[in-house]
Amino acid sequence: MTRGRAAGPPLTISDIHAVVGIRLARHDYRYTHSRRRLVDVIAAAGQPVTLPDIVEAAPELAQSSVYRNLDVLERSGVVDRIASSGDHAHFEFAEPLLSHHHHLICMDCGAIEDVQLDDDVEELVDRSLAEVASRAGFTPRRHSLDLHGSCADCD
Amino acid sequence: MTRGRAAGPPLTISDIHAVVGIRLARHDYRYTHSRRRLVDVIAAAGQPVTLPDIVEAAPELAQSSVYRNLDVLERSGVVDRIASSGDHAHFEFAEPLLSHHHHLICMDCGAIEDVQLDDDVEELVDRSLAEVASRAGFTPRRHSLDLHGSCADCD
DNA sequence: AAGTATAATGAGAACCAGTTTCAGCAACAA
DNA sequence: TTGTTGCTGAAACTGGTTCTCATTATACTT
Repeated sequence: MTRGRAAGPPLTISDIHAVVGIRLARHDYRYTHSRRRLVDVIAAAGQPVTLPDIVEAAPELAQSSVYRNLDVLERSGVVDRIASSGDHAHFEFAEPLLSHHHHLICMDCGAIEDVQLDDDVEELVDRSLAEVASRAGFTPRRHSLDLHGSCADCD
Repeated sequence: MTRGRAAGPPLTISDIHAVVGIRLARHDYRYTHSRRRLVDVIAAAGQPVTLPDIVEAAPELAQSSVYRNLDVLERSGVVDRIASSGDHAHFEFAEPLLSHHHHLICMDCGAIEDVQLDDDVEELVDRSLAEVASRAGFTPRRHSLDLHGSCADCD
């Protein structure tokens, strides 16, 4: 389990397209127009998005294609699906397109916001989890640390 | 966000029924036969369970009633619903029926195992999250810290 | 540039976990 | 017991997500 890319200037949309293109190619997927459009929408949002968010921002994208391409992007390590108890799944860029972070999940409206923790906290958590995992014969891939509660709007 | 009940002798099934009865009463719910049966099944499992797990262990329980009663138990603070990327939601006792813990989630077979971290890690995480939350105007209720990877069986 | 193979698209149908309905039943109070 | 209210269960429904398949785009070959 590695830390996300170091904090620094955010990636430009061109950087993102370059990285996505490489990752798709590595999995023998093509970087088509509609996949580029989808990546544009996710990048523009800057926060985890749901399917309705995406088709609202880009109505020319067919719902079935969006779902299929989110799946392709997930398999290629470009996006992560955030498990939520809400109605719609949320999607955002995976590391290292986005630096390592966690989520504030509103239990009332379902909104999800990204937050970052100090590096020393992350390191301690990683070490603790690695220890517990090895004791259980579990091979760790990534951790998720989410805070559930009420967002500023719903409180 | 408080630490779960202190580590110690596990609660007996009678203890559990007593606590559940009180919590249901507090919310004007009755502790019926089928709710007791459901609690028995969750207690016997000792791990987070899905709806198929429950009806397999207790086929006399109707699926609709199980879902309805899991909802009642969740509203009463007796069980937590664990959001997973898998097909079925997982349910387990909430704190303090179960001491504070986290999850090893297998990305291959969907199994979920409970693990505990050292208290100093928990405290640091709580403090970090509280700080980040207050900065965002977010009111925290609980945190979830899960490790995603491959379990011993799938690896 | 034309031809060919293969992958991607989109509209709609299908799927299925979870929820709702509603008529009958169980739990508690007087 | 009688009445009131909540609970149950079988089946129908809902809606987010996935699948189907005929058509179209992409990339490779000659």
